[in-house]
Amino acid sequence: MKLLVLDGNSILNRAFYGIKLLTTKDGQYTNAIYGFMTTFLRLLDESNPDAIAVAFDLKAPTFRHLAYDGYKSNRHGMPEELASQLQPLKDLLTALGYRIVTCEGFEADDILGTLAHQCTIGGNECMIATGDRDSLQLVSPTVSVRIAATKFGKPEVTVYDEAKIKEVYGVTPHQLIDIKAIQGDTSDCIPGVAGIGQKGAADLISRFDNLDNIYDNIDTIDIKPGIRKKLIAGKESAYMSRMLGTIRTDAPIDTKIENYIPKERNNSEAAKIMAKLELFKLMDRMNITADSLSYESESPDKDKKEIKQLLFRDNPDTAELYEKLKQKTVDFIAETDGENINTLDLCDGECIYSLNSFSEGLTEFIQKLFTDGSIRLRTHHSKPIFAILEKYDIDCSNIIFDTMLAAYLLNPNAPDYSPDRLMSEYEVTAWQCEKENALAGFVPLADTLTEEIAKKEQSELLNKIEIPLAKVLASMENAGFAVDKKSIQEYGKKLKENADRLKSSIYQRAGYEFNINSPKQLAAALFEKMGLPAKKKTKSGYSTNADVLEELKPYDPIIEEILEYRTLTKLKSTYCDGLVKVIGPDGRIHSNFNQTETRTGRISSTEPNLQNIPVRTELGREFRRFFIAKDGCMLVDADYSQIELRVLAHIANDQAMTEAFKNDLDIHTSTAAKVFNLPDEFVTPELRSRAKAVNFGIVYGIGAFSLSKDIGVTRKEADQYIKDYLSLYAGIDRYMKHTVEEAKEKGYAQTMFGRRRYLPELVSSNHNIRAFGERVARNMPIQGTSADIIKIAMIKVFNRLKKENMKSRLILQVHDELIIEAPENEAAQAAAILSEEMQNAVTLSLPLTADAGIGKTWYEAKN
DNA sequence: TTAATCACG
DNA sequence: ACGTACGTGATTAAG
Repeated sequence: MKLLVLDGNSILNRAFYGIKLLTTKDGQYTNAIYGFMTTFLRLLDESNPDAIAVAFDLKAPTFRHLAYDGYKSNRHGMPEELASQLQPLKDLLTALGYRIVTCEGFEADDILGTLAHQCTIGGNECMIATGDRDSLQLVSPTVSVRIAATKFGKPEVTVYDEAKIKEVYGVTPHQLIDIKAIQGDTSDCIPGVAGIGQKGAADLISRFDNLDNIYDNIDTIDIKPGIRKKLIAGKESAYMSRMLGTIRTDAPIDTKIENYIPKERNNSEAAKIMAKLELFKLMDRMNITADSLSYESESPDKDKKEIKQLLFRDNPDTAELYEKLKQKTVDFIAETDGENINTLDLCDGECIYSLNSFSEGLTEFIQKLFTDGSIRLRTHHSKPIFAILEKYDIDCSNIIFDTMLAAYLLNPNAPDYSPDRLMSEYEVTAWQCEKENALAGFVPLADTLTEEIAKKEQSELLNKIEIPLAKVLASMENAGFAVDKKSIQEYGKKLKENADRLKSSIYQRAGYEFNINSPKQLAAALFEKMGLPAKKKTKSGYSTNADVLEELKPYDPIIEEILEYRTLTKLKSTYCDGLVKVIGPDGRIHSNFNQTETRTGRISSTEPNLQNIPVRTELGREFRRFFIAKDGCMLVDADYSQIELRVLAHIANDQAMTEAFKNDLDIHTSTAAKVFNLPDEFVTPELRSRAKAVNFGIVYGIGAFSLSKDIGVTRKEADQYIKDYLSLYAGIDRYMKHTVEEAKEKGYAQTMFGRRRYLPELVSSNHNIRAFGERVARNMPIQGTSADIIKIAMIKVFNRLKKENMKSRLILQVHDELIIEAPENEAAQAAAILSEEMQNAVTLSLPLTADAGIGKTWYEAKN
């Protein structure tokens, strides 16, 4: 007999994350069930079992998910969207005649192990199907493991027998346990041996066979002293880990294989459940009919997208190819190294053409391909292509679609935008091709995303903003920002000297030496040794952040020194050392501008981050003196004044605030005057600063508690400020309510230009998560619209400089600020263009202002 | 790898 | 009753 055992939780989990969220009309999520069933059908088809068991964990799913900090880091805990699919799936499986197995105190893994063990004893064959690799240790001559994944939107199954494991891991199934005992596994809370990871563990086991052999001969085997030390220290943990990592085979469950032979399926019950889940496609496939049930059927033509046959031509004649591609939509994937295009695969919808660096006439071909306006090019991640083409002096303007940017617009919450993941999210099936090639998958993906973008009315956003912006960002990355390396290093030296002085003084006051950079050791010194009052706690102890220390200042002069020490070391390590490390051979810093990172539509900057260069304190601001224009050039800098509040006034259609901006008033003073009912000239700096905090708070979605903390008044007072504010700015009050309602209704918040952010948080049953969603719903349209506007400005500035044949180059964006490096004789003109294009990027019900400054350094150029 | 801290808009 | 402002990235310590 052949028994198939499924790890229900694991496969369901894989399916959930492999397929985009689907819901029925009633809001029941179904994507994981759908994915599970397609995988299941695939397994039945492929393995043809006599008996079937579906194992599930018994422990209650946790709901610690979707938290603000958990969105990107997913894993662990079961999201509500998944948990709600568990019971319907079990009901469905039961109705279909399959047996669900659970066991108190044992995980699904152990059930797999137990049944596999019993099969072996009873002379039966066992096939295990699961999504994770832990079960591979169970493989034996009679037990095989099928790893199920969802790829290309379709289930994919890889069979592991002993030979396959040897091939992939180089060890026996049983040795996998010992590797894990050393390596550990954080997701399963298995500690392993501290300091030895995957590589080290695999190496040890492949050389010394097993854990016992290593420890029995620990003094004599040939290993590095460091590794030996770690092994000895972690011996107990290793053995405990082995125990934890060994799948049990003694779960008290029904082990009689015959009892798992499927019962006859209850057709009407299955039909009822599946119809309720709106899984009509599956019902078709399984020949389940729902005669007596009424439902609206899905449009049938949507299911069967045509799978085309593509031809393949390696290294075709480039001149002929160019002629063939004219007037066509051409998809391409280029492999680049940052300097050159090494391979270039193209597809015209009929045939894939593959070129490489040895193809004759490649340079001419590239030149023509990327400048021919009759050709519509589509690719994934166009920025690096634009960057290389610019280096070749090719002004490319016929890339009309980018799957990465499209997918980002469709959902900026996605964990990544790899073509593979996108194909699975959008359930795209690759076309057939004579030779395997990534384009076979890319082409239908691009078609699907084009449709989706059109459906969501984001074509304009993609065509007019994101794709042209990719070219601007590529150019900015190419240009880089010149810096004065020597001065940075000198400044670093001074910072170090001062920090060292402070360090000795801090040690003296504390009475002993410790690592001031360690929050833990610092807390010990301040709160335990010195007995200062601890205020706030973090997960792992007392907080020592700047807010806390600020309050402790009166107790001891050491506090001030610590704060200063922190400032100095931060400047030194992050900015002096950090920046010097990334200065290119050309003496310039080429930051990376990421266009698909933020959930609001902003761009981000990395390696290094040039968007957080100090400015708020004088000491830090000095740093901007090292960001310079190259010889013969000047820097031109302009930033929007209060763009977020202006955008808010516009989209909220708030009369009072619009009026204030139209009159070019100082918005914080004006707000203070209104809230405190004073004439403008009676507004003290203190009152202005409070009003400023309220203005900021409004943009962020505000709470009285946080506001009171921020400006140091009581909660009650803060609450009153907010009330007064909202009654003065009635439009904003309306907006705050309306925008949340709309987001709840639609499921997403959006900007003026149709950029979306989906907010599943809004329907969470957890109050805090919901409240977070509501704040985001209020903030995202403001921050996002501002981001859209400066993106438009960047494109306009870029094109204008080109049109006027100027040598000036856009080199940096810092959210509301743009910087141009301009030859001295162009500086004034560049400044005029910059501020003009920024101000006229869009037309709102009030003016946007952006004043430009000119200087030799960033410090001097910034107003 | 994660948590804490702090730099920016 | 509960927790407490939006969006990022880099560095350091420590598990």
